[in-house]
Order: sequence, then C-alpha cells, then structure tokens
Amino acid sequence: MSGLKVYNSYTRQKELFEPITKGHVGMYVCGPTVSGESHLGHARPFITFDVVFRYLMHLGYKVRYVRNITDAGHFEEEGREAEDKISKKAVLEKLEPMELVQKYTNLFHWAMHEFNNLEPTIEPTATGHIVEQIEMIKKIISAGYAYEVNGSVYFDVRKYADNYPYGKLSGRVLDDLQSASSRSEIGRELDGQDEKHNREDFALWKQAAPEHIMRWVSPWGIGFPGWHIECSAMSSKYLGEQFDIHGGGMDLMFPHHESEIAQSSICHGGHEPARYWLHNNMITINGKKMGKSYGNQIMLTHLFSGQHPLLQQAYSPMTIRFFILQTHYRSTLDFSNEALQASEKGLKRMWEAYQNLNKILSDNAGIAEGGSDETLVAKVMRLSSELDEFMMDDLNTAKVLANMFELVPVINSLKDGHIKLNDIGLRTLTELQTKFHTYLESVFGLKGESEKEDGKLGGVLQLLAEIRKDARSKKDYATSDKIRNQLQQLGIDMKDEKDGGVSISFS
RNA sequence: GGUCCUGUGGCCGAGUGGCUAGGCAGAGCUCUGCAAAAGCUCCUACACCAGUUCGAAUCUGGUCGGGACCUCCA
Repeated sequence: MSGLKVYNSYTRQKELFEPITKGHVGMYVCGPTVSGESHLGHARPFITFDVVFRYLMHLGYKVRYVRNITDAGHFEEEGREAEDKISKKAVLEKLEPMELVQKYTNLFHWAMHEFNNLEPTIEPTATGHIVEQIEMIKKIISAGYAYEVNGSVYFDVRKYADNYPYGKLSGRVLDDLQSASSRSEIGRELDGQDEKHNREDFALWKQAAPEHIMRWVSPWGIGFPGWHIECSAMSSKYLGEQFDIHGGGMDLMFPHHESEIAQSSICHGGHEPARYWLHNNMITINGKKMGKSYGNQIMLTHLFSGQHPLLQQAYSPMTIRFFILQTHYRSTLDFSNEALQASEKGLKRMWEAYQNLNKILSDNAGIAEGGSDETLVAKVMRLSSELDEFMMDDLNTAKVLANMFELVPVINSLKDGHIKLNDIGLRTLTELQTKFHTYLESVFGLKGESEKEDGKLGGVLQLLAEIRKDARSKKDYATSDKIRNQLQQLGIDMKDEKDGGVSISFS
C-alpha cells in the first residue's frame, strides 16, 4: 500500500500523509459564522471534510475532528464602526444576539444532518472560549508582537514578517500587500487604520462601542475578539500546539489562515499550527464565486425546496452531496440546473445498481467461488482496486465515482442475466459489493433517499401489483396502464421486470 | 497594480507526454402488450499562435478569454 497523499497548500505539493502521533489524526476545520443561513457554497467544505473525516477513519485512524461555530461576530469590515454581523442582524431581526446565534446554529445542524454529515467530535463556540482567546492575546503582547491602542489590540505583522515566513501559505509578499492597500480602488479607508502601526496589522481585540451588543471584559477594557484568534485558541486547546490537518475554503487562506499561523507561531514556540493545510475550491454560478459579496447565493433551504428563481426544481441533499463529490475538491464547481439534474439521475442509477448488487448477493446460493470468465474477473478486480488508488491520490472522489460507473453495467447485466453469476464468481462479486458499500456508504456518506414506505403502504402497493398482474394476464391493458400511470403521478414507479416480477420505487 | 488559478465534445466534469475517464443530454438497436428501467452501439473534445519532442490537450513562451485572493467571505 502506497499510503495517502494530500495536496498541502502550505508547501504547494502533494505529500505523503503521516500523522504526528501514529494511528491518531487531529483535524481542524473552520466552521460556519452563524449570523445567517448557509448557502450552497458553504456546503462544499463541510461535505468535503466530512469525507476526509470518514476516509481517515476508514483507513483505521482514530480522528479528533474539531469544527468551530463562529458566534462571536467578527467584523464585517474590520475596524469600521465597530459593528459586527451578529449584533447588526440581531437588531434587524429584533432578537437577542444569542437567540439569533441559536437559531442559525440549529438551522446549520439541520442542514448538516440532511447531508448525512457525521458530527465533528468537538464543536466549540467562539463565545465559549473568550478566556482562551484573551490568554492568547496576552501571550502575544508579552512576546512583543502585539500592541494596544485605545482598548484595542493589534498584531504587528511587520515585526512578525522580519522573523517568520509571513505570507508563505497564501503566497503573499508584504510589500505587495502595502502597495495594494494603498490603491484607492481596492484598499478601503478603514476607520481603525490610524490606530494601527501598519496597514497590514490585524485586530486581536477590539474595543466595543457603547451600542455594540456583544461585549466582554478584558485587560484592555470592554470589547470583543478579532476574527482570527478564535480558531487559533480553539484548535490549540483541543488539538495541541501542532496538529495534523487544518481545512477550510480557499478564500480563507488569506487573511484568515495566514493570521492564524502568525498568532499560533508566536504563542507556540515558533512552529506552524498545522502540518497539512487542505483547501477546497469554490462553488461558482455562471463562472462567478457564490458568495454574499456577489449576492448570488442560493440558500440550502431554497435548494431543498426548489423555491428560488434560478431553480427549475428542488434538489435533494444527496443529489447535492453527489454533485460535489463528482468533482475534485480543489477544482471550482459550477452550479447549473442541468448539472444538478445530471447528478440526480447519475446518483439514482448508481444507487439502484448498488441495491441490485446487494440483492444478488443476499441470494447467492449456488454461485461458484471463482469466476469462469477471466477477462471479466480481471476487469472488475482492476476497476475495484483502482478505487483505493484514486482515493489515496489526494482524495480523487471524481475518479472513484467514474470507475464505479464503469462497474454499473456489469452489475445490471448480472441482474438481468446478460452475464451469468458463475462468470464472475462469488469471490469477485463479494469484493465488488464490499467496495461499493465502503465507498458509497462509509466514505462518501451517501444513503438511499426514499425508503419511506411503511407497512400499510407496502401492503396496498402489493395489492395493486397483483390486480395489475391479473389485468395484464387477461390483456386488460387499460386497467394495468391506469394503475401504473396513476401511481407514477403520485411519485411511485411500478416497473415490470424481466423475470415477470414487479419493482416498485419512489421518485 | 500585485500574487495565483484556469480555458476540455450540447452541458457538468477527470486526466497522464504516446494507450479515445465518467455522468447528463442526443441518435440507433435489443428486450417489452406498451412503457419505464436495463443492456449494446454511435456522437472521439481539449481557446489561439509558436516552440521543445519521434510524439503534446498534457512541457515552454506569447496572444486572447474567464476566475480567485489582496476587504467580510466556505
């Protein structure tokens, strides 16, 4: 076995993954800011890293997966009017800040559940770790890398850059940053700017204006933490000063993750907090990043319900999950109805093949152990074992699914008898089923969607199937077609199988 | 302006210097009372121009286009 390779944004190359502690992995992923509803773009990192989490466990690692909830409300525009997202929204919605945070946290958890994401092992909140953040800021000040001005504390980026590789993760050069922010059309005139020694400095703690609702007592007066410090405080608290994987969206690389590295390096003896930095790419819509600054987001609730001008129909959580997994996580993924519909149909085909495979194996009496068709066996074994190789190579879920789609016709042919079960043999068949189960369910976290049939409905459908069968045997096709057509309008597909049986599925 | 990414067949998307990924859509055939599903077959692309090479969609340079970050952002 060659071992898992991942693309490390920090070194810009694929590297063999070796955890710090054998058999254990610590992974931190930047979680949601719960000041509003999640949109499709937000779904990508949480699904991507859920698959990473699942895959690492599949490989036998014991994983501590920490994903925070940002509920402290960092600046919408740093330093500007001391106004934060949560406070502002709370005023608008006439809610207590914590009421608002609770509302969107619940909604977020609901969406994660719909996506069949496993819960992280620890889900800390920023408001629950104010003390840790203050302690960290104190440490940075005493190390001489931060300074206080009027009750606010700023990180001294220039001093840090003199002694540490600032900008390594995001590929930034300090002087370029300066010239960029001095350009009027890009750099904004920020209010806090005159407090900072240099423009590139960032806030660790901000003094709270009187009208600011979220506020805590600190050594520097009443205020609230800067955005970046929470992740540094919580990741080190639960994963240690250095841990294995830090994940998040590419758009967080700068300034968020760069700042995290700076803060943590100062507090923790100069080394970077994480060994492997993994970043997922963006979801785009008409080629443009989906995000609040573009006003082009589609909320998850709208996606699931289909209530949005851009949506031709509703898309299920599993369709979206499948859609995301059909692309490599480091590529952009363009949203369109056509693409989603393609995923919906592809998933349906894949899932039905998987169920056919399970059915074949559950009644495997009399299948020879070894397959008689060596070419077939070799093909299936090759496609199956490549699944592992593709995942090992920087989690290429797209290639895994492509191979599985190549196996679908084999499975369906076995089911329809185009290929004899003895041609493939029980051994290969079992291997195939194991692989499908592993990847589809355990690693990719997919599940069947419409198994909502209860006992009574099942009985009724059975009855209808029998009536229809009688009608057909009498060539009373008017009746048999009526049953099938009416059921179809209710979203129930009744299909005649080759063996004379009937299959019923919900669409 | 800086840094970086990217341009693949109708759509979405993998990808390696030589061996036509895959999904969806479309066409034909088989099966079927008819459907649906399924199976088989077809549709052979890689922005443009040079260069390197026996050979490039894949490497290099240039041109044009798209995008990300530099500001909250998954």
